[in-house]
Amino acid sequence: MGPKYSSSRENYLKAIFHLQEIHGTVTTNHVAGELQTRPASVTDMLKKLKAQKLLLYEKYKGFKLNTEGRKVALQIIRKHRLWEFFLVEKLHFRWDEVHEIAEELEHISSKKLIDRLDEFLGFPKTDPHGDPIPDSQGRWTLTHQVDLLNLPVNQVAEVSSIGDQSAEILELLNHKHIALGTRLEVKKKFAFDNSLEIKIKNQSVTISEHVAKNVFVKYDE
Amino acid sequence: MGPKYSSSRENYLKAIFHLQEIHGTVTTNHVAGELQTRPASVTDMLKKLKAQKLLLYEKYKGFKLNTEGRKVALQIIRKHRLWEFFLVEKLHFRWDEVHEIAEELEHISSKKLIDRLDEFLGFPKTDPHGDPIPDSQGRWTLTHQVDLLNLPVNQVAEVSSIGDQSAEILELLNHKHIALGTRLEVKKKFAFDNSLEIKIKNQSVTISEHVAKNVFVKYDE
DNA sequence: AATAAATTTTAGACAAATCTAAAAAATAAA
DNA sequence: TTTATTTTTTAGATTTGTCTAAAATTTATT
Repeated sequence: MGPKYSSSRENYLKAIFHLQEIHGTVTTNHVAGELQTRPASVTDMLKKLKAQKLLLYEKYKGFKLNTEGRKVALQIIRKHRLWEFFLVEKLHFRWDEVHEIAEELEHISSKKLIDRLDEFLGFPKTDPHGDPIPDSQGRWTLTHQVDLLNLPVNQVAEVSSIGDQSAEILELLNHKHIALGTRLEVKKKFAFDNSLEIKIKNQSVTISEHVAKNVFVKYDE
Repeated sequence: MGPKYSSSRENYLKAIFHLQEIHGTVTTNHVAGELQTRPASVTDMLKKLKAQKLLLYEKYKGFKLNTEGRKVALQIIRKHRLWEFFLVEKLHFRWDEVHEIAEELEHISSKKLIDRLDEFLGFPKTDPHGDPIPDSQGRWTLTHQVDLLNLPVNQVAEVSSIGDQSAEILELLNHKHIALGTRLEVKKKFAFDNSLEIKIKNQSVTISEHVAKNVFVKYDE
């Protein structure tokens, strides 16, 4: 087993990981904002994380996780997202109410527990918000989730959710054999009215801009 | 939502609850032994729990939980046992490896989570060790788990587990229509060879001491 | 009942994580 | 390029939970 880190340390690692994904390098104020704490507290923790060899940090110069820090952060993210999946799939929570609970569950330390949970859930690739779940080695498949208008031409993708849940759109999609999980591909985009020609099970179908905006798909890359 | 207590406070409440179930009143040394800590630390915590109105405590005089303290303790025990049940039933852990993990999980605060988990598990009455699980109001059915030799005469009970898992005993039990969940009642005990006459589905069956020792039953009271 | 032994509590210290207020450094503006 | 502003760090304090060593109290023993 690797060493254990306090919940607080884990929260810092996770926050720094997310911020460096977006901005490349991270600042004290960013972290303070993210964690609802004071810059001075962040500095205190940075020193501890550096002493533990999880962080590359020189004072006044910004900082980022090193390989080990990234590894630890990814395991916490894995736990967070697996628990979110569990809460939605098995305990029927809504996707918008699981974050807070997962913030607590992600600090449970047993690696065996999380690997068993992963198996129990069928090794899901993304959490209920569509974010990728790292595997037990910290790898993930980078999944893009976009609406049909933004799907690159000739990129095979899978329908992941429908924006508008009205009976009308569902009837239309049903008629065109588009459902959750359907694999499809955009073959042509018409600039005139933003309509699309898509290929589903070797058949060509035309979709209006209005419909395309409401069909979300995901694809790996 | 009731106020939240730290993991440490919750551990003290749980330990005191268990000790007062056994001994009626609780001492500083007992708690220190149970929690692997020092008597001085226990005294420190007793003052805090008293200040929070969870504990009846006069120094040098022993102590016990008040109504509120018992209520909180029972909710922690509920969480611990439900998580143990989950780990064994759903994640296929062995019953002897779940305690440590449940010690962490029991401190997750969401009441909604635990009530959903309870429902997901089918409102189990006992954990994998046979201990009763309090319901969301903190009530439990006091369930006794004993082997057949120790089941009081005329007490209806249900077969809960089999000690020896050999093919031989299973064949014998199968022949006599005794399986997990079977409801039965001891009608007579023979002192000569400790054999028993039991009633199953209105039929009389005789069981040797050797078999009776390996059949565990539970009953409410 | 007086003394010895065990238990419990107090006093004072420490580590982790946080805070406020002030100082130091970096960045932006004049 | 000085000066002003913002950001970051330090210094010192606070809270929670723990500890050791010594003092207070209770219980057991002679």
